[in-house]
Amino acid sequence: MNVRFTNLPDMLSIAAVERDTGIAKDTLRVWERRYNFPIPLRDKNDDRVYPADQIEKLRILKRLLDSGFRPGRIVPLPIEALKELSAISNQTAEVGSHSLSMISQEEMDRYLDLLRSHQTEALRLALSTTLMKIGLDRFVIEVVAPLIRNIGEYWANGKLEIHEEHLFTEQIKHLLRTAINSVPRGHIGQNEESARPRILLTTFPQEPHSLGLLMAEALMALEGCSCVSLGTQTPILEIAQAARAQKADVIALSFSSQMNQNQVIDGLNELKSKLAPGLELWVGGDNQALRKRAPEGVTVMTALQEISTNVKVWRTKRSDS
Amino acid sequence: MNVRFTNLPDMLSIAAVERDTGIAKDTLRVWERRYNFPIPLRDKNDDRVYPADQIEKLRILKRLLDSGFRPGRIVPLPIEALKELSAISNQTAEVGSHSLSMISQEEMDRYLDLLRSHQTEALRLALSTTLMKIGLDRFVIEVVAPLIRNIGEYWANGKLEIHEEHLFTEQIKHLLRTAINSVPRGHIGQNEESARPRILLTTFPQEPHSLGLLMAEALMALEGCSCVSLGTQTPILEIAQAARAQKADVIALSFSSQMNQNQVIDGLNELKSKLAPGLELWVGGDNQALRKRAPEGVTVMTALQEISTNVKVWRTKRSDS
DNA sequence: TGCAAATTATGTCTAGGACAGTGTAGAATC
DNA sequence: GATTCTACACTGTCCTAGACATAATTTGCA
Repeated sequence: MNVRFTNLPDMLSIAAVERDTGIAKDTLRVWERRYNFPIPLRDKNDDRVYPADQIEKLRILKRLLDSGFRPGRIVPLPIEALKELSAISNQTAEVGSHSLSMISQEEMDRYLDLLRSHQTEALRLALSTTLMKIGLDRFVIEVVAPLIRNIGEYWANGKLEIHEEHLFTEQIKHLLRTAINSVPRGHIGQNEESARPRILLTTFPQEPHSLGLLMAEALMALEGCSCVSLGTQTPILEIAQAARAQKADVIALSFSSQMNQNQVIDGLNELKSKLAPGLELWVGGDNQALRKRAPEGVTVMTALQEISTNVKVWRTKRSDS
Repeated sequence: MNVRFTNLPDMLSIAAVERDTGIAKDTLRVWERRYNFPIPLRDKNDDRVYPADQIEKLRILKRLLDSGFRPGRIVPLPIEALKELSAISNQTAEVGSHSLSMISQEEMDRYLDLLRSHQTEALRLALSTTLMKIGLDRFVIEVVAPLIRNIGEYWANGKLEIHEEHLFTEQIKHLLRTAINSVPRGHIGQNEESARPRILLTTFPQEPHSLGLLMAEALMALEGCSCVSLGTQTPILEIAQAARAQKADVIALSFSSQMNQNQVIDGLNELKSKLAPGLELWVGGDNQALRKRAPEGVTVMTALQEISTNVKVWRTKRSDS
């Protein structure tokens, strides 16, 4: 019950650093022991107090760890080297997905300029126009996904503030929700069967990001699936129960890169063990754990395009049996 | 990097208990030392493993603590006594707000029956009809707020599952968002000034609940305010920056009862110290910290009705000077 | 009865140790 | 040269046990 608010500008307690960076208190202490970073100051109670520059470095470190680096290699590096690494690793990620037609750099910059100058209405209009022009599926895959991927890098380079990212995400979410809503529901005027698979969407308790879920829902709705979203952060036991109650054919989960990789794997194993056989588990998102060591019996989708394929595969399987 | 998933049904590690109950690991250990509860089993590594019945008791305890009880008094009680307490404390809370016209018990049960029988579409239709009949402001104050308050109690009595609560919340959020969207924006066709105050809505990083925010936004939009929502979980420093960038007159924050009360107070102090004078801070929600020891310079609203009043007060102040 | 002072209750920090799993690099084999 | 095996290093999270600031409650006094 200490007042952990330190009064000095941009000096944070260990609890505040955990909340702002997502690095656990235990981890912060053990890094200090092992890598000599961070080295916080101490307040009058001998409690750790982290200055702004160390917090900045911690934030960049977290981003790099999320994208697959290991602490021992990067924690000792100076902050400039980390920023460079951040830029490089993002570029290479870019190349891999450049095979298909994608939003151009100029278009991307146009949106980001509107965002930076806080022309919220204009931004929404611009995005909405593009959506109408190219359709919901291409909008999700070719515009939203790359934009979101790049926003992190813009932030790391100081070109964008976190609150601007929040605002942007809100606009996109709003657009997607409206769009999803206007997709005609498969089962109206048709038989129940044609709206299968029935898909339950949600995230694990530590995953607050709903955008990935919305993107998936949009593409699934377009495929004529019957989607039920529980929103984010559903306890694992409840996901299993909900699937039963909703008579779902598929559970779809989204994992951002920020979520703890062990928790992803442990959670998936736990959930899988509680599901009836035949109930499929589809997972997607940036999280590295999905690429490295996803449990068996879980369908991993590394790109949004695979959603459409997997829905078709499911239907084929179903009609065969 | 242990596999903390225990394989035994309904046996959880300390990390899993923290995630599912919201009680910190440190607190769980110190309760064990001081109150002899919980007394987890140990696995082969001598790590704590919590059985299902203790987890259930912990969940009920958390609910009671959130509503103002103190650990020393209730942690040693048997689980039946806690359930009783839970029911009693909810009833008394009920009475206080019964002064104004409110949703009837029958109506409430009708919605909850639809929810329990998973007639999602029918539920949405019923809620939507009520919204249209009584208007957005009364819908928020007289229907949504009491429903949400009661849902917790239904869950505690085993009448409702958490996943049903999730589904319900999603429906309500959807309705509110649609409704807010159809409220004409104040500043279109009028001068900028008439759409003041310009209100920035968000929550602290540990607060994932967006429903309170949406209810507030609905009422504010109806008052003709110009609302900008950053969604949930914005870092405190970013809230201050966003307020500057958006030229906000007011920052509105929502705090659910589940959020740690110390973090509420510390966070408000921290935020307040970073704001320009003249920028108002409005806070609302169930959280007990707001009732007990809210910092000065922060406008606390204990009921949704006060939003309308406070907007009017703000406008009077503004036109006087 | 009202208020100030003393006491108790409570959460969160401290330190340093341990260990299970994962990743990696060099040796051995195909 | 490529692939599998093995041993070692890396890393996060758990452990115990003690301390202390602040909130809440009780006691003492006018």
